[in-house]
Amino acid sequence: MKNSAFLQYTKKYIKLTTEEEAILLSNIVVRTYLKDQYIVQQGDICNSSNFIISGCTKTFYMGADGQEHVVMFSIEDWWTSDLGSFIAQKPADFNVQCIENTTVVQFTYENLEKLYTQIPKLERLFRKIVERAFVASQKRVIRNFSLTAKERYVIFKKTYPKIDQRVPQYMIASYLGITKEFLSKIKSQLINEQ
Amino acid sequence: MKNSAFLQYTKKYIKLTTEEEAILLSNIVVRTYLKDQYIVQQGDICNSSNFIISGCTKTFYMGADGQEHVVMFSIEDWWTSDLGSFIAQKPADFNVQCIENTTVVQFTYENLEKLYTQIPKLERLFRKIVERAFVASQKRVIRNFSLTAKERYVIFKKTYPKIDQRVPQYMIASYLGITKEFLSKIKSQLINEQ
DNA sequence: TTCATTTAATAAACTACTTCATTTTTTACC
DNA sequence: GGTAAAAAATGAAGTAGTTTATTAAATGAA
Repeated sequence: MKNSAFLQYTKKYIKLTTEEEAILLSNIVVRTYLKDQYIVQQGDICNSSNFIISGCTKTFYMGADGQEHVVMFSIEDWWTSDLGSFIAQKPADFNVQCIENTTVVQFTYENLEKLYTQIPKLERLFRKIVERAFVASQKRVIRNFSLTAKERYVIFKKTYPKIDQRVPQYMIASYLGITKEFLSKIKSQLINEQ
Repeated sequence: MKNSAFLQYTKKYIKLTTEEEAILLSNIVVRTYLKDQYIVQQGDICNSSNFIISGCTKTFYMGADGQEHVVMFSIEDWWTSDLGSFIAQKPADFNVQCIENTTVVQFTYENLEKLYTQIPKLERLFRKIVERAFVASQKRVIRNFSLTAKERYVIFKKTYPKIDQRVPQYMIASYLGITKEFLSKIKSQLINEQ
């Protein structure tokens, strides 16, 4: 069952009765996107919150200058969406694009609102998930200010070794907030230091 | 009643019965800190989530190099805490210090956990609050990457005019991720452009 | 009002990172 | 397995932002 990874994940935060679990499952959809397909497109209203079963996505913002700025990567057991667009039902600032074929458990806005009233425990689940995401984002702001690009890359590699291996280097450069050329230079420096 | 600003704030997100309101009020404390006092100190376990009634705080991280990095400012109707420390009850990464005499409505960790079970609606309140905070933080990451320091300062001034007026310039420079000297240069550029 | 302390302004020398142009390596597909 | 296309490496010249040092202005306490 493709759902099982998701149910197991929820159990880390809340306990559901068999009945609640059934309601939950009847309000989600498992969907597979192909590599390069978009789950969310800048300008559209983001209608889904997505839990990744398998695959990998990048969330990025297309700047006025035509440059892609990667906000985050998401892999198995992570969430992806444009939360700002989703909660306010306003046009999305970000794109979410699949870097690999990607299977997700999908909540629509309507279903999730309905679920919050039917299973109030879900409020807790999502509160905790977003709390963690916020803490991670705040720490990233600090890292970007207080560390050099090289230090940030070393931390990135250590923290997300799986992503470092799966994602093209130019996207990692964008995530780190530097050019692909400079990341290339950093890598050669790191090799020479060994 | 000093609480009233807080109760009014909650009404934007959830409706409470008179009874629930009473329970809520009996589990919070109104406390005043003097200018320069700390609400949270790096290394301590952060035991409070604070809603600001009046005053102004800065949240900052003291880098290994001894440099202060301002993560955020908080004024009336905003929240402040080290959320990562608070939710995990681990030592804080950040300091929260008052820039002015500051009065807060304070939730301790224990009281808030208790309140979540007594008034499940509060899960929704805090879910929504954190959702917004996360969205704001993510947008900040993007702004830091895709805009120049000058553009960031102009946006800051427009978005938070009250803070720009109340907070010393060197702290704003730190918030923007630049040196105070460079912010000074930016300001004189902006003046000359008029 | 005065003096001490903090904050802001200015300017020259420096560096982390960018831009642009070219070459090499890897990936993908008929 | 060969070839086109995408990704990565390399290097030289340029720039946004830093560092260091000095001066000026604002704040605050006695």
